[in-house]
Amino acid sequence: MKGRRRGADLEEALLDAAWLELTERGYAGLTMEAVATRAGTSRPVLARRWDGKADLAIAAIRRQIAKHPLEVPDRGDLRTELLELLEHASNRVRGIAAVFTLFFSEYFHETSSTPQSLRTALLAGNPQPLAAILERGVKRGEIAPEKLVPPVSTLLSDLFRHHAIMTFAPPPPELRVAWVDSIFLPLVRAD
Amino acid sequence: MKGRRRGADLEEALLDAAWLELTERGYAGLTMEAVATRAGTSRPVLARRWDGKADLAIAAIRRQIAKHPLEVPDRGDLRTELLELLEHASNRVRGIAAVFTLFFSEYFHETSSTPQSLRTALLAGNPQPLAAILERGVKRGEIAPEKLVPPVSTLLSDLFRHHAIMTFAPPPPELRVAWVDSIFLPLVRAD
DNA sequence: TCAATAAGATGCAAGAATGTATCTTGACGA
DNA sequence: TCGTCAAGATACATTCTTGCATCTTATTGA
Repeated sequence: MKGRRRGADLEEALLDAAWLELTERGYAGLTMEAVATRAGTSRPVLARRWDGKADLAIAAIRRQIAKHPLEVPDRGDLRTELLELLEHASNRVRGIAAVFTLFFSEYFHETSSTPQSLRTALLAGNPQPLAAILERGVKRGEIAPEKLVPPVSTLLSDLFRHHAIMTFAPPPPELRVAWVDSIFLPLVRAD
Repeated sequence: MKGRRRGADLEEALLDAAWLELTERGYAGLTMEAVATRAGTSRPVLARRWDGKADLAIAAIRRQIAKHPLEVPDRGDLRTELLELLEHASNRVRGIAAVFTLFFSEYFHETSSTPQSLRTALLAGNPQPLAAILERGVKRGEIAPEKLVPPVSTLLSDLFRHHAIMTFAPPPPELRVAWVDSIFLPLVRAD
């Protein structure tokens, strides 16, 4: 027997269990009961820490973000880095879809916030991989800064997110290449 | 008194009530009880027609699509037509957001389909306004057909949908113009 | 070693929503 | 006009989840 877990140990185990439930069942199918069972404990333990489903789910998402930061080192080439970012992000699609099951739950009808604002809140304080890559691209002279206007600068992540939302599946490599070569780079390339 | 409704009359009233509930409460907050009350009737009347929440919600969405088709006539100019389409679509954002509350409900964990496939199924048989506009653009020589590859041809509707999903609000006119002038047209323009 | 604290088990009542059965009443068609 | 069928009202059992209270037990730190 591994004994009884306490404090941070237990909390992490609970959040991981919640994350798994969230990805497998979605927010609508998430129950305190199932999380407790999965973590090998019981509901009162959860109730002592979080206020309800929403609170628990948000905490679980926060932990995932902190646990698996998405970073792309300097590769010396904008295109390479963009494709690498998209490839890494593709492994997260199931998680992204799960997060949106929260975004589109009754939670928003109660708080009257938007997925956008919750996303911003969740990502606050975390590194912004795409922004870092674009910045390097500008420094290298690969990107014309004046072409990097708001709807363009978020274009790739928006397209990726949209694809994840609509298909629940990672974008195939050809599609990722098309986003970069046929859409994004032609729009920002310094020429 | 307006008397007792029957058949198609009643069915339409029920579907309209369901649509209103869906837009106001979201799919998670949709109850047969509330729909029945709103339509001035009782649950058994609903139960005789639809199998459950999902069935009812899909029928209600179908009716809305059929009731308010989105069409843009030939204006002789690609840019004008695109902006007109985006403007009209902007009035539908609340409805689109409501539809996604269904897309991200437990419904998909049960049917294991995707928002994409349900969207396709819902739109089947209905006019595709963007496709029609692009076709005219090609005919007029405003668009280079070889540039209209898959991720580009759906770019505008994807961006619009993504914005609707993330903000629950219509895109401001400047943003719509930026999508068209700074992103889409430069990518497809025949030059 | 021992007391304090929190983990973990269990039970119960409450609330929400659904499915279904039954019954009355109104509307339409032969 | 009258019979049929569906609309509409009502009630009941069921299911699912939660919140709360209680009790036991393991772990930690003084």
